[in-house]
Amino acid sequence: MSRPSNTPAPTDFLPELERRRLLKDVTDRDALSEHLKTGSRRIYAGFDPTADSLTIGNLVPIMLLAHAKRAGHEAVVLMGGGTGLIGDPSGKSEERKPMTSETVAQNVAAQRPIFEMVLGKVDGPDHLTVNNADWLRTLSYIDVLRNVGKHFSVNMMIQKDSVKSRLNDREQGISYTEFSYMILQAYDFLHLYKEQGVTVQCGGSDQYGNIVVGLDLIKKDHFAELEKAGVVDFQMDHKTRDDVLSGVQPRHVLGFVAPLITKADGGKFGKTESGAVWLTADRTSPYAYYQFWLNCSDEDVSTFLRVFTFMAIEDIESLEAAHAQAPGKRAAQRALARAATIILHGESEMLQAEAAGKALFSGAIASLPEKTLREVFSEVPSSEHNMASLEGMDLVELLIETGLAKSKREAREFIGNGSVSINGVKAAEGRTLGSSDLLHGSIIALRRGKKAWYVTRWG
RNA sequence: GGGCGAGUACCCAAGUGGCCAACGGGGGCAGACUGUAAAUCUGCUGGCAACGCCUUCGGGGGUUCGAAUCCCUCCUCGCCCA
Repeated sequence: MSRPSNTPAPTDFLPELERRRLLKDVTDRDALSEHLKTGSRRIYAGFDPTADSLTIGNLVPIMLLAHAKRAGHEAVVLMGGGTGLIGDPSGKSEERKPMTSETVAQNVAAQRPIFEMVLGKVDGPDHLTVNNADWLRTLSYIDVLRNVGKHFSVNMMIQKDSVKSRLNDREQGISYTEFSYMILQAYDFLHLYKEQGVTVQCGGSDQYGNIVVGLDLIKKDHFAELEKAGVVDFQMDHKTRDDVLSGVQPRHVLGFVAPLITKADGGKFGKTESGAVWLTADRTSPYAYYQFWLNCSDEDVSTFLRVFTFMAIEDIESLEAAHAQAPGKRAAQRALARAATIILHGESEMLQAEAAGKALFSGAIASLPEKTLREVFSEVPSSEHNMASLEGMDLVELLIETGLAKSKREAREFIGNGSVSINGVKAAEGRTLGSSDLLHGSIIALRRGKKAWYVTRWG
């Protein structure tokens, strides 16, 4: 499925995004369509290094970039190594503690492979990755205030939703540091526009405000330069000024955003029992990732197929028809889980995750050959134990050691509820363990509830 | 810098001297039902050697037989004034 990098003529992929429910707002729809049709463009989205991984929420802008790339444009990944030191107040209800620059740098490094994994597999021009620490860290405060800050009206800034909500929040407030964030992000766009020829920014809908501010800054900066060059005059009235701007300055600096992905039941998208769903295998295994998609609700699956896979719309529609016929089979969820896992982790990881799921949920663990068992349990948390302590060990103790229960009280409750099983067999109250419980001489598999597996290895 | 107000468990939020491990709601976990779903119902939701004991109500100190509740002080946040 690889095509040479000298791809066919770039196309306007906005209709495709719309079909996929991935387009919420565009700063100038007609201009952007025209812009995309008439050349290969550089399109960027920014990512905050708030953690050493990204979550599936971040997958949305990555998919936007992927669609851009498939349409023959150059995707630019902006890593916020500089802005990460400040903190984006958008969508945040409270002030964040600043991260050290070491942490930010580590996070940036840790996030990089995610983009390679997803975008690297997509057909189209190679994508670029840049880090705004490279230009933000060396900025002089005075220069910024003079050259950039002058273009920002505080009156405008406090009207932005991201800031306004915090200004109105009696509990939280906002620091000057976070208040300034939008200036830095706008500066990023200006920098990328001037230095790298980037003309389009995209992101999640929470970024719309920041994107517009960036466009505004580019426009004002451009005007300031024209003025310096004597092309226009500061005294010029507004009407003339606007005419000059629309004639000379590029109308082709644009932005668009995807809608916020929500679940039909109103719950937060991307959360599971065990927390957020991450995009790196060390935090969310391919198995867990596959399971997440498999478990999505009937109401959500058709949106998710459109947003998180590249599957053709017609194929999605026929899956929907099949699913409507026999919802219990969850054909749509299975297809989603497969496709989404391949996009992130690749096909062989997906197949392994799928096989593991089959084995774990059938519960028929004890009969599996040792090799299969080891493969399946490679996806499951495990720990090493001393064989000497096995004989007569209280199950309650082991549940706590393995973290399956938080306290003895809770452990007893689980066992009493019949929610704990050993090697797939339900455990009774007062159960103790012994060598007869060992599978293949060294493994005891615990399960709490339907999904929480844990492997203990004895030696 | 000054005045006022707020800080309770994962979140929201009662409680203003003993009846408080702390009402209620949300969330979470487990069970039943199911499709590894949704909805619904049930139980649990500080810990332990458990009819009792220990640690908790922003931090520290004090008053009292006894404090989440009263006093002092510090911290954080908000509102108003400068």
